[in-house]
Amino acid sequence: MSEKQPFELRDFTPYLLNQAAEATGSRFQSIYKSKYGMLRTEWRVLFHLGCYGDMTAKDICERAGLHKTKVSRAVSALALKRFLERHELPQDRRHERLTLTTAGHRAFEDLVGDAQAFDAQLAARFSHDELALLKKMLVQLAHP
Amino acid sequence: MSEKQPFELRDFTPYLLNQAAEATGSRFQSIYKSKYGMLRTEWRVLFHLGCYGDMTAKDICERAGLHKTKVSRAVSALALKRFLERHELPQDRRHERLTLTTAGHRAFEDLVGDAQAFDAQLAARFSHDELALLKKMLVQLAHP
DNA sequence: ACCTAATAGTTGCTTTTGTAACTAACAAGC
DNA sequence: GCTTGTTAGTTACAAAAGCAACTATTAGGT
Repeated sequence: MSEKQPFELRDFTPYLLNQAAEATGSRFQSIYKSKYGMLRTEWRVLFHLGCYGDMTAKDICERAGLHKTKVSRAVSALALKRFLERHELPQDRRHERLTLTTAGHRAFEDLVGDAQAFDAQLAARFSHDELALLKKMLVQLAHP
Repeated sequence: MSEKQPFELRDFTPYLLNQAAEATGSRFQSIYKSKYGMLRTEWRVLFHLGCYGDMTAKDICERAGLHKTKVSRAVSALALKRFLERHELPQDRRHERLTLTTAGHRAFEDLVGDAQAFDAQLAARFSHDELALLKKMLVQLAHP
């Protein structure tokens, strides 16, 4: 008869990924949360606009793999904080171009500094090659 | 004057970790959700008890890094499904030992099979050495 | 014995997320 | 022009997570 393989939870890839993502994510979240009262999705929207320039909510959904309601609410929250403005496109008034305000850019630039410092701190734990491989593998795992 | 470093969101470790964890986690979640209507925390509690034997809710909190309210509700849900039983310890009636029922064990064994298949599918994308390094790094990153 | 502190776990309330239905704007066929 | 279908984004309601206050029980000091 077939003997069952023992299962070790601490060796299960999705579990390890979740633990690592949760630990680093929540640690970094405390920075932008305390500074700007931002939620994780708000941070992502801010960084998408800051890194890649103006785009629509739909674009952010696709790039970040977020649901449109989540983005919609994050955009509203950021607009309330006066970090971005919405401009209906004349050629198709269903779309709206999202643009960071000056204050939004300032917040972005400030948080870029924090992000780089945070990432450097994580990177310091590993060699350059190890880190490159980790990132390559994470990108791979993010795909279905 | 100092020029700002460009920042690439797709190269930010916590972001990559989150994307990878989210993708694999939600794909795996659909298995135990459809089979047993379990939430992620319930799955974790079930697997902690299945893998490591009886323990208290507190033990699970510490091992899994979960808040006690989350565990408390997951335990209640699993008890409702008759997957576990609670037994007050006579020597200290504040603690309760959590034990899987026969049905709980069956569900666990069933899901262990799914977990192993799922993990094998993920592992197939990489070499043995790569995977070992990934896991080592994830464990590292899970620590503060 | 009695008072205070600590601990395991639960409950209530608020915030956040998820899902589905909705609105408004456009497009294509007839 | 008028249906029918599609798309961007919002809203409403339900599920889940987070946080703080609570109960019950034990431990320790006096």
